[in-house]
Amino acid sequence: MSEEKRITYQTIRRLPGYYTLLKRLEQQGQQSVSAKAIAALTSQTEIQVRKDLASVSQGGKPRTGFEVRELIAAIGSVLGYNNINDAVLVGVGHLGRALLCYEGFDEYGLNIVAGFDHDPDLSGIRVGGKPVLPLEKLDSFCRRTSTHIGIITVPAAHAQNVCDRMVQNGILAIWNFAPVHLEVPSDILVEHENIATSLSLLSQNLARKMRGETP
Amino acid sequence: MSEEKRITYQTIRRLPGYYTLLKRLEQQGQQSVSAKAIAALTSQTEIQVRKDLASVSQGGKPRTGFEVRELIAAIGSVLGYNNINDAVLVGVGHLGRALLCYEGFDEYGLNIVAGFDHDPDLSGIRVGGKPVLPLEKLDSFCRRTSTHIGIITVPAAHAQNVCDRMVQNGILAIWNFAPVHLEVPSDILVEHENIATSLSLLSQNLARKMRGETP
DNA sequence: TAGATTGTTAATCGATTAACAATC
DNA sequence: TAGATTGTTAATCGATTAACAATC
Repeated sequence: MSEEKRITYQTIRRLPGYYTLLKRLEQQGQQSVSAKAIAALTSQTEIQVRKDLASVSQGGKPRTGFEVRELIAAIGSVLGYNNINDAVLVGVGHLGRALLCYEGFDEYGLNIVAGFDHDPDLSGIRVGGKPVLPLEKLDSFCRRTSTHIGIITVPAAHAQNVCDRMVQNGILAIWNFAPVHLEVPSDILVEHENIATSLSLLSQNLARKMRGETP
Repeated sequence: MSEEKRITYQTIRRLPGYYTLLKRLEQQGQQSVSAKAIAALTSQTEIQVRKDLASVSQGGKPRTGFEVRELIAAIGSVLGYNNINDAVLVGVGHLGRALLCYEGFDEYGLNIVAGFDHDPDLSGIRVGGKPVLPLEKLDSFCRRTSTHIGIITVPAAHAQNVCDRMVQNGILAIWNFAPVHLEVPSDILVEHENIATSLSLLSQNLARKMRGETP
């Protein structure tokens, strides 16, 4: 029934932004919204928004626009927010703690089930309601539970090692916060969250601005 | 003397990755490196790397490749890592703390000078060696010191308010971690760090993989 | 010299923008 | 009906890939 539309990489990058906005509009009781309005609220062009929505939605209605709830469901379905995925996190430092405590992940279909750290002082405690286990238990834990996502928040020097162990024990997708490139088999997904990248874009643009150049 | 080469947005996004790698190679005592080697260590194509490096470097030498130190200096200069920028951070929750404690920012030219929070229990304490001040002092602090970068780690509901105050007090570039779109004057830079975006890319790809589709 | 590697120019690919027809 | 809005097809733009000449 529903056509298999090809959704481009760039569109997928923008969808979470629309999703966040639509959720807010829904809460405010708004029932429908036009591409023009979404564009204004996300600083994009109207045409861009229309094209993006066309690739996920069942369609809007001339004059009234798109149904907010339908859009939320459609984007959520494309982005996989509906089927919750379990994840393990390795490296319970500051960043690891922040992620363990973050409450918004369920909304995006992510459920961190446990944290791991090689510091024995940490094992046994709970952070954000999640148990922290010794690193030795990572392997058996991954195998026993059907966990497919691994989050790496260890220092750069240990990241590849942790990554290898995850892959050996059935992890299929890795969210890497360590500032290092990971080598993985070609069928394993890696999403590198590089805090330095966006910072670089910012400071590079700022420097250019200070010099009085045009963007 | 040095030609003003136009560096594309996509190239700038990849430069931090090369930079991290080159720093490691430098530490290991390596003096020169070929585009081919960099490509292998960052999972990119050789041509891509060559093109990227061509837009920042003084040039490499056939047979030997590029000088590691020269590349580091060139990329650092383009990305603005050399001139340190002061920044203020608002919202000393888990994520705010993690950023205040992160030691690697100097390397990227960022220096967080203080954190701000509206919780009176936090004011006066130090996090990561940085003072935490009451939110009321944000305005005067920004004016007094010549701070141009603002980091927002408050809940979504307060982000626009904090943003407005920053802009009013001379902040030129904003690094936003709150999951909300910020409205700013056109001359203010905003870099939106959306943790949900990369997570979405990951889970979307994972879901597709589970269904046995090709990427 | 021969060969590896750079750097540049041309070809392809993908994404954005523009134009316009369809529709409530 | 008139007008706002969607959706699609074509044109433009930018980035990647390929091909090949230049050089140490």
